[in-house]
Amino acid sequence: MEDEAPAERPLTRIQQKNRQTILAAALEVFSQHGFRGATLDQIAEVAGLSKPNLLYYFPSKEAIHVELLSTLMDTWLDPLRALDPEGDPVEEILDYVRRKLELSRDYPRESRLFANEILQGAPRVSEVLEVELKSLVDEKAAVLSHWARAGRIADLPPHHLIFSIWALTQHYADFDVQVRAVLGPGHDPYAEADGFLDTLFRKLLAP
Amino acid sequence: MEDEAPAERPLTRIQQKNRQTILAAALEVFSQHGFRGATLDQIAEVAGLSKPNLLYYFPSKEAIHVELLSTLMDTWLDPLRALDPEGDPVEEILDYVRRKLELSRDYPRESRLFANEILQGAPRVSEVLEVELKSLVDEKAAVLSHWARAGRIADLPPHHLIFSIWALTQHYADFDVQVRAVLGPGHDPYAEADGFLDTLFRKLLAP
DNA sequence: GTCTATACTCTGATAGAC
DNA sequence: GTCTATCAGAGTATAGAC
Repeated sequence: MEDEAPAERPLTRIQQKNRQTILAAALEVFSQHGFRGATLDQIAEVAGLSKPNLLYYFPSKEAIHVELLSTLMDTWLDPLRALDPEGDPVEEILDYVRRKLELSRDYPRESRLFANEILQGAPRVSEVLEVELKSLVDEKAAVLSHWARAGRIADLPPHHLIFSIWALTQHYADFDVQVRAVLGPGHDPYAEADGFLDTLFRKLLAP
Repeated sequence: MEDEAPAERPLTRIQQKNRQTILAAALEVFSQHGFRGATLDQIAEVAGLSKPNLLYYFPSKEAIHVELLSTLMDTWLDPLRALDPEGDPVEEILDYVRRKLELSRDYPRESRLFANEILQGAPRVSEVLEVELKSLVDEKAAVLSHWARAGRIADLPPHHLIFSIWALTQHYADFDVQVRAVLGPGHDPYAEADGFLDTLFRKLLAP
């Protein structure tokens, strides 16, 4: 009775490769259409596999989505975890902004996958938001408050300061088509954003 | 041959009311699930009408979505249109921020509908973005540049300044569940955001 | 491990009674 | 104007040959 779950056999190389192929294709499709809007047909076509073959590697459409989301959440929170209470306040925050912007630039589909999930009311990650994310943010907000009380950064509501970092960086990934449509050709949105956000947060954080 | 399109009969009161009921229900559903994720069944249930009855008032699912989007786009751009080149620079921009935040607070579903459309690559509004929105933003960006050259606001890339207003205000509507999950109970996100964004943009715009 | 064939459900849209 | 019934196609998932 102790070994109810079957022992997890290590995956062969070809299995690992196919799983990765499927996840990459699913990320592409889910991030554009959301969970319900995406179809296994689309994912199969992007992956270059047959539909039943997808379901040989994953038990269901939802399982693929859950797998994507859970690996995503970790990557997503890493930059905030790295915010060092012992570091220089302004530089620590600016580093965080930079890392977040790099995530938007290098993993825009992950950003949109997450945005889709939140827009839909976070049916699959509300637990993570309310527990893991909340406690992490509360912890780092306390650090920000401490820095503010010490007069090392401006006195701002720490949670909203963090929201502003999320909003400003993720905007460039989630609203990419709008940003590019408005800027017109010949622009590098992320390069420009990098300088702009550096200026913005330096001015904002100055005590 | 000149009157190919049938003369548009004015709608009866009951027709207008039902159309509005359907659009309200569709807004609810589309804004949460996106176009492909939404179903006529869901919309019909929310509207309290039968599915064929929906299609008596609108020729197709897409027609409902297009109707919602086009009325939305006008409302959405109004606050930026109202930015007055003759007014006081900082107060004009802060008024714009306030009006945008009020839109997020009072019309969060419209904000999410738009966000969904952009996330999906703006298949139905890319024309509007590239023409109407771009020319409006270019026009107002010129105003911001003029103010900056006159030393009345800080010298910042005007397009990205406008992006930052969009990102910071829409975040509270589009990521509402995340904001509330992180803040926990007993908070009024929009009231707090109002004060925070006022502070943020006053510091940012100071020359 | 991968494919073809298929079961079964859901979805958008139409026909036709009332 | 509104409903029941229904169609055709798409959707997820499974069975079973190879």
